[in-house]
Amino acid sequence: MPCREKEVNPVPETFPNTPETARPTMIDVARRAGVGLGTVSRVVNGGHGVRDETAQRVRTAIEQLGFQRNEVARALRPGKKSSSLALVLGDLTNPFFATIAKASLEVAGQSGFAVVLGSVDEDPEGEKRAIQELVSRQVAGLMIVPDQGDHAFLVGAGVPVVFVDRPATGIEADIVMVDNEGGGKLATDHLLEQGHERIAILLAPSYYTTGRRLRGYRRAHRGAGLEVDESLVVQLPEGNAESAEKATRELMLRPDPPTAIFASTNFLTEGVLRALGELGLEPAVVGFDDFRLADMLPTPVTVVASDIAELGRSAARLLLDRASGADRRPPQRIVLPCALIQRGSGERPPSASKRKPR
Amino acid sequence: MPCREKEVNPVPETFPNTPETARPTMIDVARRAGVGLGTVSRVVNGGHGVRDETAQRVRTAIEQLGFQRNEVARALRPGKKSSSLALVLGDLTNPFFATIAKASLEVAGQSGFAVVLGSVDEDPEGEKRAIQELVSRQVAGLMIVPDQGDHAFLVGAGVPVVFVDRPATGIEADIVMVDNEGGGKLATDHLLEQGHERIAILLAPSYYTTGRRLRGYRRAHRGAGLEVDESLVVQLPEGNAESAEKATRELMLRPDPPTAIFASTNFLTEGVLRALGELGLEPAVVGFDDFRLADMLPTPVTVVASDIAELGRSAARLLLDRASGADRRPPQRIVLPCALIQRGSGERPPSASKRKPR
DNA sequence: CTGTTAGCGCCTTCAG
DNA sequence: CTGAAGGCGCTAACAG
Repeated sequence: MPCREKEVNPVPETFPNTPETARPTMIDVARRAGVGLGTVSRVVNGGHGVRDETAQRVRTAIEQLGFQRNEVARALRPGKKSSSLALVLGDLTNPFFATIAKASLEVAGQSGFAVVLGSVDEDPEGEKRAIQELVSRQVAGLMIVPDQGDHAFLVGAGVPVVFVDRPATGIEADIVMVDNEGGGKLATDHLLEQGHERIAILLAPSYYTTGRRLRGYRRAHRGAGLEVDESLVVQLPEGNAESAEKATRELMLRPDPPTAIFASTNFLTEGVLRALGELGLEPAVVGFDDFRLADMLPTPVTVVASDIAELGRSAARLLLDRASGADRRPPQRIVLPCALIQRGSGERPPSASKRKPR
Repeated sequence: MPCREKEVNPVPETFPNTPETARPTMIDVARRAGVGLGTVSRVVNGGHGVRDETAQRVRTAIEQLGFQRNEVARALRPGKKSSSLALVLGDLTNPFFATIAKASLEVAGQSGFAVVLGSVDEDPEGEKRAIQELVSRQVAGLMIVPDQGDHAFLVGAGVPVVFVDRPATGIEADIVMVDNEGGGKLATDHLLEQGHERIAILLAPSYYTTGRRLRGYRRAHRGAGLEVDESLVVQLPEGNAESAEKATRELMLRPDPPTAIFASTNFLTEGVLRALGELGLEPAVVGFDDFRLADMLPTPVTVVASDIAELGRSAARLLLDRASGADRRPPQRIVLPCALIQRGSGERPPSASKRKPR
């Protein structure tokens, strides 16, 4: 075999897309460096207790071979966990979830953890399947934005779990969420302060979060000594913008329309605004959760917002501590505060809900 | 040891968050079913060549123990790959990327593949690190939305790679992208047809994609027999909305402002609109890539759009075929078409770019 | 300090 | 049809 002079960066002759290239193992490195397997392992993991000269030889061999530790084999070793977390959520297309994903990804990455994603757009059954899939991959922990449905099957899964944004039934675990009730109250109080007395609230179906927001809504009314007109509490059949749009249209065309609307979700807010735009009506509107471009709409949208990224960060941090065994406290409950962001739509007086002046 | 009568669903007594629960292995199942290890394996994988009665016993044992195949150990078996793909992208918070992630997740999931996410908000060096992290996790394939920087280090990684949205240098691999040049031409042609002759184009720094869009812009001008005023070709220092906002302000306050603006990226479009809103000016605007709420802004935004989800789906499909060895063709290049979505902002005549009538 | 060995959980031969 | 044995890549425990 002819020998090239420079082999600093040995490029394999195989085509990259035909992955027949076997990655070098520690044994290859050991052979090349003329040392034992254990020595290589020691060098790779910190290199304590290895003579400098030997370590150097090993490092050179590693370099030359382009060796990389096989994390999979590593995760198989007795007792130890893998270095990946799982994140299970509904719809990455929803900026709310995407923000959580990004934030948790960052935190996990800083600790050398990868994040495996589970998509669950479907039934709660699909969520269970996805979670078990992930568990079978030996992830070190689970972050779950739970759908409704029982999560008791996670008990005894042998993996720490942190629920995000809403709690789950059937299992006691850490939970990181926002102060939904407080936020609901904040939004409603704000509208009440503007003099509104007929405030509609739009709710996505059976979400835990919207339920709490409704509680805040009711509490605000009680605090103001006002009775809630139950016909203004609108339970939507679906949690999307279309559903909210339709409901808003019906709501505003009633003989006794509300003078303000509290949309309990970012997508719902969108639907509400779309309907109002078409109708040419301008009741006050407050949304729950901030969203991109909220400040650029014809009437900038007032919202109750919280630090969603912090939701993801906290979840990841908590989970990492659980996984490492550093945190053995009983299940924690982290609640992030909400703040009102006034932009205009929520500051309209009751009198503005008439037909829009053209 | 006392024996309980019903042990159908044995709930471990350990606290869920202290994962000392050892998951049962195939050996446990074998013992419990009173069969050999091989038999269990056969049952778990299809169950061919096992007597019905035996298989039933095994299945019962699996049920009772809550056994789940260990995917990690499985990935370690000789020759075989893991059942996860990696997705490396910049910012999940950008709906564009989130859409890709979601779509590829769905396709991968349908084939029983998980997706490991790599976050790369940082330098190209960070991207390399992230990718190697993922490779060390033995993923069966990589989907990468590459940042600039050489990707030659992937040659010989022994893993099939599909680039998404833009190609990378240093390695020949599959690539799935949109017709950037065609889209750029489409947008520009449209503006030219409205009679615009001074069309500015805003470009994010050194992205491959925006470069191609610029080519389309130039080609459109050439086709119309017009010379491009190079002072209207604005290379932004950063690819965010703020940068575009600032540039737009400067652009429109020049003595010879453009009558139309082509924003070559969704975030840039946002910045442009924000600046125009503040200035109270209304030149024509066309954006590249559709975005949520584009139709609800004061002037609904005309965009050149493509099927982003399909981008993600195609990438995942292609990668799965490569990983399984089903696809051994030379590197493919899938290009998705763009379409113009007229909403108003792109149909303003040149004369409209005067000061906004209040 | 360094080399050797035993397994982690699974799948794939190879006997029986 | 079924049980037993070998090995994937790595680490931890144990010699030398």
